[in-house]
Amino acid sequence: MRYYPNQKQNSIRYRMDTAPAKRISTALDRAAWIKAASDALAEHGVAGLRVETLAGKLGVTKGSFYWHFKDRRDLQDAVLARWKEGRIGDIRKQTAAEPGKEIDALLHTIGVYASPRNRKGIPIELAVRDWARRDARAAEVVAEVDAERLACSYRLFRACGLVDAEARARSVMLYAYVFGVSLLRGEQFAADLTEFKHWIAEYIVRQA
Amino acid sequence: MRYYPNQKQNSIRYRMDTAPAKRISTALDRAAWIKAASDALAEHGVAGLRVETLAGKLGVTKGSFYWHFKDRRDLQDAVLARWKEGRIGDIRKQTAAEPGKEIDALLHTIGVYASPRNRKGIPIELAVRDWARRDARAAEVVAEVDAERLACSYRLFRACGLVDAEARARSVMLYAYVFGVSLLRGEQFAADLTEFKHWIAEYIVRQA
DNA sequence: ATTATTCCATACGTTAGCGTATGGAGTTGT
DNA sequence: ACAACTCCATACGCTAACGTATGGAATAAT
Repeated sequence: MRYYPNQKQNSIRYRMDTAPAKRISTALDRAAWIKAASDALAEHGVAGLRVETLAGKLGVTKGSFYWHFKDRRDLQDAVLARWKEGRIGDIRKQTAAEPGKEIDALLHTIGVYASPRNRKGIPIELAVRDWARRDARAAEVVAEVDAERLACSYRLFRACGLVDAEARARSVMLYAYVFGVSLLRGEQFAADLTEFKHWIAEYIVRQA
Repeated sequence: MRYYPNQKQNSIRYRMDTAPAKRISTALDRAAWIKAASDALAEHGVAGLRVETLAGKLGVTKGSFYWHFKDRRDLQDAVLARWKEGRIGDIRKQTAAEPGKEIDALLHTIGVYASPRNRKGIPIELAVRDWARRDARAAEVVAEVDAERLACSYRLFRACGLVDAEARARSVMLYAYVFGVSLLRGEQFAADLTEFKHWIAEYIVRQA
């Protein structure tokens, strides 16, 4: 008679008032696996979400994984959920513009994806979108994130005085450009590409 | 003493004047494998380039594959070469505009990637670019194709009277949009997305 | 102290896939 | 007719990876 709970891991495993420090510092939890998986996703794409590979990177074996997760799909869904929450949280922050500063917020939104601070954001963004082309749940998550992003930039464009159709079109163009530019590999063009980015951002956002 | 030529398949295997019809119709050649691989690449990404899977789809076994190709990498390189030649050929055709019709050529270029005729073009485009993020040779091919594309659209923009910097920036924006929009999955936005496409195309191409 | 629980290691069985070795049927050259 | 060649089938060894079963050490509960 052994126990394979394998779920309910979200509930508290250690009493708050007890605080067994050592156990917490050494033992892995779902969050650690999910973070490692997210990194692997960014680096190697969806093919990098391998149980035993991740286990090796975390210094443990499969035994740990199958304690925290039902199966590989369980991890994948968790990675998607984490990504979705993170993105939607970021969107809300970025587009929380005070009245009159909507253009700055839009420019900042474009700039965020070009900044080196987001060096891990773009790879995982591309990996998830490639994943979404063959996985229904990934596609659903991407759709929700895109809907939120487009809705937020739409609001900003409307606040700038654009009519409905143009605000929608510019929102699509904004995000299409942001992710599309990270797909290009034109060497001599890309060399001085940063030189254009500001110009393009202004071009997308500026008033007609 | 057996023969494993494994190469020189590009030379003529059957005398032209002999024409053994049956043999030609049944036997596979490199081109058939490369085409099947390209389809698999478009549908399942780089992970779809599996020797035995392709063999099954072609109704043969691995034995055929390893007769025509040295190894899997050989096939991958051939797929990349085929894709590169096809793309560069298309670019040259699309951008061969008669003087005064450069804007139409640019609009047509944008339209090509949105047309349902290109229903297989975009998936393979995205698959190759995702591939290029982890494979040096794929990255090189994409870089060459992008360089050609950007150079051609740059020429058209210059012919429209734009100065160097703006012609470069618009070229980047054009292709970033074209490929980026196929990455988005905003449902309610995408529903009437076709409505915007013409507007956006005009917006990217129109004179300042 | 004993028991229960948590977390992970180890060992299996299984499958998909790569590359090799070799045989063999059909075709072509002489 | 015979040999040579083309193209593919079959069988093999090997690796990576999934998921399961079970043992076991460390910790917590009683």
